[in-house]
Amino acid sequence: MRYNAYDLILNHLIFIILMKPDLQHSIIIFKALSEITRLKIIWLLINMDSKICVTEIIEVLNEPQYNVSRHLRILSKAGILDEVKEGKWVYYFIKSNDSAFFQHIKNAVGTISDKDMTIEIQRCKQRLIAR
Amino acid sequence: MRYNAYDLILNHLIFIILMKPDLQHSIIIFKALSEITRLKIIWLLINMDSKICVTEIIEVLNEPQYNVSRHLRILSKAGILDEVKEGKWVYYFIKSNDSAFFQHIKNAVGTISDKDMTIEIQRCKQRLIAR
DNA sequence: AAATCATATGCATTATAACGCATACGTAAT
DNA sequence: ATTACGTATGCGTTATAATGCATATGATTT
Repeated sequence: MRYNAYDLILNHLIFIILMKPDLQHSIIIFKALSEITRLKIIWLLINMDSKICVTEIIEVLNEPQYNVSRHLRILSKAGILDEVKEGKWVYYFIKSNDSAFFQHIKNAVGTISDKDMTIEIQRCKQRLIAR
Repeated sequence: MRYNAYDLILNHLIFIILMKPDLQHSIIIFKALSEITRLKIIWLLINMDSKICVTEIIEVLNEPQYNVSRHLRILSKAGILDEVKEGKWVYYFIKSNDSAFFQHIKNAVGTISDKDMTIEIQRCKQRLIAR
């Protein structure tokens, strides 16, 4: 069977509508976002650069390496982040996820104020220039 | 009605807070939603009836009274729910909140599947008829 | 091959959250 | 005034999550 453009778009829309997370998965996502370091990481990925590696987060957030690493793992396991290895660096980025649930969550995080992030923003800018 | 300087500053602060939550407040909301009983309560308020009292939730969720009461308190303190006393009943409902953040969160919760709520939906329907 | 850098993880400790029970408080009915 | 009903909360216990440290793994450089 062949699909035309209309079918493909329709199927995609149906897919988005049908992708309804269950309660347990929603809880995992809410829990992942309810910790300051993890929420700051997501904030940075949404507002500063779409792809950050562990060392950069350590510097920007001034958090111990093992904590950053573990928080990234939690975000990955929750399906929020994805990772890609480049040489000795591991870059993390927000996983592309078409579900309506995830879109709304991303929108929500996008509205969070930057008032508690001034130092982090500054450090992040410097770090990005130094790349 | 006339406003004095204090009111104006207060309103402005409330406006800012409402429009752009800071990280801490966002975390409180995410944390409030990352527990099964609390998320079920919100789910019911969004999908079944906009106003539910404690006894009804106890029956529908089959949870002990003291737990329901405490979870409702947490949701209230997070600014998600508001309450109104009617006789000996206390009704809880989703607080009207114009912030973009909260709108997105409500939209997200609205997309959560009902597949883990079949028994609760049934019990809730019966309860609502019996009102 | 050894040293260095980036990242991950096991284990013990500490902090936070949820639960169960008992009980208190407020309102309405008798 | 007493009883019954609906709701809230203090306190101790249990469960879950976050942290710190040490160390392991994997890749790059020398």
